[in-house]
Amino acid sequence: MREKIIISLAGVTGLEPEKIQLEIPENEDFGDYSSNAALSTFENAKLQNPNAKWKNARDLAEEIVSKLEKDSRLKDHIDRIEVAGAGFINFWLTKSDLVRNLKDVVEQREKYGDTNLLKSKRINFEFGQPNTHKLPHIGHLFSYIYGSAMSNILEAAGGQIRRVNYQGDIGLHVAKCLWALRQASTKGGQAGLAYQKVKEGGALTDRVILLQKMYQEGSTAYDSNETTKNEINGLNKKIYEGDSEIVDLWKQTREWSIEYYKKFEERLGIKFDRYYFESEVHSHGKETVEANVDKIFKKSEGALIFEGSKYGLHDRVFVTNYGTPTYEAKDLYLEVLKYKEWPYDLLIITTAHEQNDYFNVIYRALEEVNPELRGKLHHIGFGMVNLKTGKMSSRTGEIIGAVELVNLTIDAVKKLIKEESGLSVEEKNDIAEKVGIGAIKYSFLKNNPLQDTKFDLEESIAKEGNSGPYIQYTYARTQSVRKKSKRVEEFKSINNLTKQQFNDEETAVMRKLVQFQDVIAMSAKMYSPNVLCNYLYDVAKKFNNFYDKHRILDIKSENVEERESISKFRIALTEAAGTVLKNGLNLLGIESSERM
RNA sequence: GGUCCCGUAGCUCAACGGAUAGAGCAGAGGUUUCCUAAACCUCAGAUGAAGGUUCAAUUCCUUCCGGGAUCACCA
Repeated sequence: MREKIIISLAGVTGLEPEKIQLEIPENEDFGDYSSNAALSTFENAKLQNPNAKWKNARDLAEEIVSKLEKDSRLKDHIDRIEVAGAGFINFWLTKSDLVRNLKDVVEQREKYGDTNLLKSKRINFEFGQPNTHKLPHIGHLFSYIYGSAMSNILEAAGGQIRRVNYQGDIGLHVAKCLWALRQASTKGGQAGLAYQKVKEGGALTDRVILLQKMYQEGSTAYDSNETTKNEINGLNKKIYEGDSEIVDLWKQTREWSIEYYKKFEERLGIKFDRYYFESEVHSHGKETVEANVDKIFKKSEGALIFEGSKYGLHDRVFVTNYGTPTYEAKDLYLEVLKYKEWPYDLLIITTAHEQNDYFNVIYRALEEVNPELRGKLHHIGFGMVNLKTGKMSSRTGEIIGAVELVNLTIDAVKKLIKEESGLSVEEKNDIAEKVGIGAIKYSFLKNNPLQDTKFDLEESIAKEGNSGPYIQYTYARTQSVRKKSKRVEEFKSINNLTKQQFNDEETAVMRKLVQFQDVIAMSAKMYSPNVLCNYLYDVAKKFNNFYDKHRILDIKSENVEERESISKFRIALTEAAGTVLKNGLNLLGIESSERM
């Protein structure tokens, strides 16, 4: 429909269709679609038609409208067109179009909302990026949640997406951890005993927590004196070289971390097409840098650097004077490897915004080395998530980790489930898991991803109004109606409903549902799932308002025929609203539950 | 200090350069013989400051004030 209006407007105004702005007004009193074409072209039009009878943008808008009203292509779809405000042109869809859309929703089911905006553009999307030998923190959780939701949205908008994770399984942080672990195991002591214990067959969680502790000890030791620093740097080099002295311990501990992360991802419902590791790209990365010394890279104080300062950026070290490649050198090959395996039109890497400048430099260096990647590299630096009440973790003594946050939230949700709900323990746990994880995902996604956000643990995210649980709850309501209605299959035969008068609440829901495709497109364009969140919240709110005021089943009316037809329509409306909510939640990576 | 980002109601956040700046939480009040009250409805409350560009500025530009990120061998 959007396209039809744009084409028609383009025809009337003589503008390029691409230049026509057609938006969904925030205020629903301004129609289903609104265009500022008259306002934006007024100055220009005045110059070209000095003798025109209109004197202001409003007059011009009136003239445009009178022409649009003659366009037969719009007749079936547009109920009325009005000029408002300074000269906006507002369009209202016909009732029959709204009902037709309802039918589309019910028929297309999980496909409803998909568009071909991106025209099969191949997008490689990297997110997650947890490091081995450490525990995931909230930033990783955000990356997982944002990255997977964003890839889903880009996919729904027609893109071909390759979801990619990249893990730091080699580097100084690993050396720090293994150095401390080896110290502990040779010198005995508590950590040594703990190591022996988990090595033999400890729980996965205990193993990775031990690694986290060892990493922290190693870090402290590294900063405390020069001798230790040199020792750890030496160990780091040995790990890179695959020295037999350390390689077994590295492999074993690495596996622990990787297994742990796989389980965590599974729990979050997040899947990847390919896992990359720093250990598989570092040597090629280093070679690439060395092969381009004096051309693109430069020797400086024993290190190999890229002079970003030549391009208004800053200089960065790619290979250290120890001869070990840095993250920079690894990235230099990683993005090429990704391209070799799956040529992409667009590469997206999302990380916390503290790495914005880093990526400016690295992309520049990449483009210098690989001209074929020019214009294809995109970085999304998301905001930092801060806990409102900087709560400490009980297990590691650090700021609370990703896994603990998930567990705490799920526990909070369990307390919300009513005793009298008649659910079994398994059902309760299942619902708490879905709702708890959904609550975190939604609270991360509902804000602009580029801005820092505060996550309030104490006030509990699960209870908030504009929240994942609210949307899930609304969906559960629709499914409850569906189960109680014996006429689910009749949804598909809603042909002769156009004669009915719709009340305000029904109309509001229908008008909202029509916008789903546009919202997905907007969300994709802006790389911002919050557009979709706000929309779903709106749909849920409109539906709840309708649900509260009107009965869907068992309508009280003397007239049997009328009763049937109203009920039939409302069941369809409920079904359509449920479908849109479910599809939307799916895109956000949130599971919907039929009961809560 | 250089570069980049942010400043909207008591708190947490919306607003593709557009119309009367929207929500949620917290606060005050109301709604259940009826499909899930984790719901619905009502009230009160805000653009850091000053200029400029524009038919139109929370949004773009300049300056100031306040906060954050980053700036060589970590990732």
